[in-house]
Amino acid sequence: MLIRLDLQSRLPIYEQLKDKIMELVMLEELKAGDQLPSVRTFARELGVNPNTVQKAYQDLEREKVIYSVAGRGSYISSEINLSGRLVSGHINKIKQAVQDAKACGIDRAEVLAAVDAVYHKG
Amino acid sequence: MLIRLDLQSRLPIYEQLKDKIMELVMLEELKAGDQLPSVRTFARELGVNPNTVQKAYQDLEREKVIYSVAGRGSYISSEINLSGRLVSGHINKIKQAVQDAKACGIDRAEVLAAVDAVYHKG
DNA sequence: TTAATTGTACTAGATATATTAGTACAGTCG
DNA sequence: CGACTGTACTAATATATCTAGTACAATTAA
Repeated sequence: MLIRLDLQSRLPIYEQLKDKIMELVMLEELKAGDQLPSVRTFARELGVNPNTVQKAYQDLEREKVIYSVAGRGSYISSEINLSGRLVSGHINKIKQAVQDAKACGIDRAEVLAAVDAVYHKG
Repeated sequence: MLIRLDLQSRLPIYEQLKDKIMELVMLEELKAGDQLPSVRTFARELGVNPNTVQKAYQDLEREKVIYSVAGRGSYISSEINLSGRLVSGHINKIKQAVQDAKACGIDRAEVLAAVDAVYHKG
């Protein structure tokens, strides 16, 4: 799994890891039933402590994104609608950012230009 | 000054304070030459430590948003184009959020709908 | 001049969170 | 059995944030 973490970020590593996994699920690079690396393997791969990976897995399991079986491993969950929740999360972040911008007097056109800049080039 | 801080936020208090002041400048509720509350007064008003306000003021001065004179007080700077920088800051935040959303497969239409939701209602 | 206020610069301690390190135990599988 | 898995701990460390307190020079007004 090709995942890059920013160890300097204000966002905790386990949060970044959660986000990355969620993203891979959304992109269908990880599908229901797919096995995730073991906490120890993944930690070695990422250069962090196993506990950090474990924390990410624990959170994701509580959020029903993955499920874990002792002795077997951790797998992408199939039951729930992941995309719905993830989409709304991202949409909410966008709304918050737009809200702040609007509060500062930035007009709609400028925001739309920014959106298109992302969708056309980046 | 009516400023509300979220003491539980992951964002440091001094960062929140900086953002709020920047916002007031943008909205022209604070104009060039206006005096800010003293670090001690402001701290009392906000219910935080004077050092926290000082840190915000220090940062803002380094960023040329305000200037301070020992014995007199702190004032909104007039020299530079504040709006330009602030706008680009907000636009960048929006771009980042949109970038993440796009990476998760959220399409342009959905993002535009979110933007309009803010500009029409909120 | 004097007193009060201002910004500034420190040090020290408290607190919270994230991360690392290490151990231990039980379940699974070949 | 042996090697792997997840899980659950405890402890230590690092870092950032915030608080608390002191001190000093500049400014202003009485």
